[in-house]
Amino acid sequence: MSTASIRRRRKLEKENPETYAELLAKEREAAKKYRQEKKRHWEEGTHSQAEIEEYNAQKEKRRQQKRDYYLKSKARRSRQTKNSAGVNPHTKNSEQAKKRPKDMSPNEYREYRRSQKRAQLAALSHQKKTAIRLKNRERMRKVREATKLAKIDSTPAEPSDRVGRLKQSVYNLNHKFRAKTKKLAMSPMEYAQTALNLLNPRTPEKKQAIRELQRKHPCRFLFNTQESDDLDVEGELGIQLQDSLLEVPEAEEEISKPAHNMVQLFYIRDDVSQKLPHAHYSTKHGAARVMVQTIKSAHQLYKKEHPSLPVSLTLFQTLRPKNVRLLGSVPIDSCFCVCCANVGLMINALNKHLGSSGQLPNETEMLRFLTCPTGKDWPDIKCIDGACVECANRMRPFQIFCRDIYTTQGVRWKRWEKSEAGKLEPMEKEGSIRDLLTDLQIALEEPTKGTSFLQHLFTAFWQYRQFKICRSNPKESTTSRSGILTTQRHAQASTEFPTIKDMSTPPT
DNA sequence: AAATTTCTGCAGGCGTGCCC
DNA sequence: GGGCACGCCTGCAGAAATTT
Repeated sequence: MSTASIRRRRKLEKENPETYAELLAKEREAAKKYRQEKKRHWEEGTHSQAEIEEYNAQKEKRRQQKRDYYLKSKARRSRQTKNSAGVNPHTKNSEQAKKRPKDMSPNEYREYRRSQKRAQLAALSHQKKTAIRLKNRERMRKVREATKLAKIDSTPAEPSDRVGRLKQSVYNLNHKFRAKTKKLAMSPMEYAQTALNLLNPRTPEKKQAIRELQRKHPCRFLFNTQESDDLDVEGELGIQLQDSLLEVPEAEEEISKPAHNMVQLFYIRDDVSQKLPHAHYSTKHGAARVMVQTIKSAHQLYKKEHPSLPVSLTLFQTLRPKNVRLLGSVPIDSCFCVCCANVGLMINALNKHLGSSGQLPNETEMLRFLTCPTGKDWPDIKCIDGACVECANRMRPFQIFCRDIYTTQGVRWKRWEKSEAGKLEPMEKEGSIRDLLTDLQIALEEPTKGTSFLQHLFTAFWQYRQFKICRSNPKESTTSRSGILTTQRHAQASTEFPTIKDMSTPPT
């Protein structure tokens, strides 16, 4: 069927493609404007019950159309699949396909999905399977990147820090995009299409993110935003970006997805994850942390605490910040026993009050901090045992550090203790610096399973050192792992740690 | 066993092209 | 120019498969 209008258009398209393109662009713009106006009108105005019903009916109609289209295209796909896979159409599956999944019983649905998945997978070429896998992986990665970027934007930070992280994130996005397109060997047209798709704001999250980037980009006036009038063009075109321009006003920091932000904040709670003491595990995403419970139990706790902001397990695990490691990913040189955790928590509390007057080292450094200097990597065994008169008073270095804040009140700290139910839980404490130091002294000196904190640290240090030696000699260790390890242990123990046999207490 | 990946179904948003 | 239908892209939930 061909009307005069269509004929005119086809003629124009053929004879004058440029004018036709202009016409399409104009139509596109007008249609967009019309939709926006219609949407705005609906949102702003008040409506009678009849109008609302009509509106909802239209929406429902549209939904139905989509559903029909979906089923139509699915049928088309499945026909192709059956043909290519050589499946007989008069099978149980085809009988089942007539029934809508939502009308199926749970068992039928399970069986239906299984067969569908099998048929579809069987029909796909190897290349197609790989492409789909990569596509999905890329999709999920983008979701995570966008979530992370939104998080970075909404987290208050020092101006210079903020600029640095933002620039880094934008750089990462650009860099990764470039790498992908190169790998996919795109044609110029495909490249352009992909690049434009990135600026195609289909979801509120994307709209928000693009708005943010447009506002901060040095060439943002090219995006034709309403805010371009307020911009300092010289600053934009200049090499230097001013921090103040990159600052987001508080009102615009509004969190588009409260649940997502809540989940990310939940992950970095002390009872969900603990901060790793080693700076070398930190990444651009922040200081490394390790979860102290499984994703599943954390998700259950989250659901219990935030019933108004529900999040599925899938999304919950997707939202895990990159700097939060899983429970099973504790680095080999880290210890998360209660003993170390408590000392670490109290040192952190002290450091908050010490401020710029000098910071205490983290708990893994306590071995050297609390013992006499030896000029080697390890302290003298007398100092570990407390037999050295010079360093027998473990609290002396702390008292020197804290002499100016000794009487400070209202200090808060946490420590892991057994609750009434017998479960280890982080307990909040409050008092003066003096109280905190008393608590710290108990943590340092009170033996846990017969081992003081320093003895425990020393054992961990020794074991990690042995592990490093084994790792650096893989060939030897494969030939006679146990024999060599024993020899090394004896040799080193006799030369370096004469009284190491006294330290035979197993680590906690 | 837990964590992670892969997949499907579904719905919303939007661009596009056609018709009146 | 306004209205409409189609089709694509995307996000999300949930289940199953796979990996750790």
